[in-house]
Amino acid sequence: MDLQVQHRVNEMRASMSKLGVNVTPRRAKVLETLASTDCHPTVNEIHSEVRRLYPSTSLATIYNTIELLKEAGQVLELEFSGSANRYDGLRPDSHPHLICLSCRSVEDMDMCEIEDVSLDQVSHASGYQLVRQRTDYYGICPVCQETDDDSTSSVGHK
Amino acid sequence: MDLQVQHRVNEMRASMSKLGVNVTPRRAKVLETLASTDCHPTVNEIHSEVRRLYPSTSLATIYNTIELLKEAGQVLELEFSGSANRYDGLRPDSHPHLICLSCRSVEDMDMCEIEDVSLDQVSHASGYQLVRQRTDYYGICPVCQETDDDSTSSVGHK
DNA sequence: CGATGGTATTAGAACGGTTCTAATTTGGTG
DNA sequence: CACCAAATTAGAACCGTTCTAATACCATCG
Repeated sequence: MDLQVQHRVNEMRASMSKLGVNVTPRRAKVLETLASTDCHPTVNEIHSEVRRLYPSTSLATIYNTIELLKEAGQVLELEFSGSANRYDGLRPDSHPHLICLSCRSVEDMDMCEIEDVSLDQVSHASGYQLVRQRTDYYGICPVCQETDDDSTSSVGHK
Repeated sequence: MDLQVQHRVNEMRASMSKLGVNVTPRRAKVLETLASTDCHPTVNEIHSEVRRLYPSTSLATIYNTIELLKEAGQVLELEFSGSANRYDGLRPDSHPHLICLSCRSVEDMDMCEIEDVSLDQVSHASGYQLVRQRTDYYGICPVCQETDDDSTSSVGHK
């Protein structure tokens, strides 16, 4: 396992232990899966991955583990109403994403030249006690632009 | 009906007609409901409202009308994975919201002193062809802060 | 005035992701 | 080896949304 991944898994483990939660082998595999990808996997995708090692694992275990990770503040949940939620175990803090309307991919948006409005600013201006934010940008990713570059011409006509 | 509301309803009507869609009485009532509130109603809430006038109206009609409004670009859909989606018919363009984790209310965030990162900026920096964005701030609204002001003391202890 | 056809509407089934439940397994401890 | 608590499982339940097939509505035309 990659050292970076290993390190991140250890962080997650530590947080869970601090919560008094056992990190069983199945749970550990969930952590590892989350720490090994920046593709924001769904519960089903994590399930498939864990099953390669522990074929009898049920979906409930994945949901359960993710719930614990959320309590430990070690995973960011990206909810989607029309499709399955996605999870970011690499960066559990709020950060903006780019979402492709064509291939449904979800990507971190890390552009140093663009900085987000701070939570504190908005808290102060609105009177809310804010704990997190979510920003998504929806559009067509570079790959899909090449693939279906004719799609634009048909938009707007029935 | 309020003049503001009337005006907004007419805009919606016009957009739908342009799409070749009939604005039937039930549909009109959906538009009016959306134009009459800034509370971002759910489909169920709209349904209840329309039923006061047309008691036999089915849920499908509300979903159907909202679908048409979306096609016409006249309503903003705020998707929520854990609960019902909400709709903003007053301002169909992308704009940030404040969401209370306690009472689940959804409020427009209009603070002139805070300005959003522009879509163009992000499009350019990311290579995506962006069409909309969504920004939500999650926290406790001023009303709930007063109501359950003891909640903070219990957070973090099991 | 009655038939025709297209759109709107309805009730309820189907669907998909998530949560819940009850039973079973596991693993550590006395 | 018995016991207990936590972990896990399979599948049911849930809920918002979408789909489907049947029906109602309404303008138009013969």
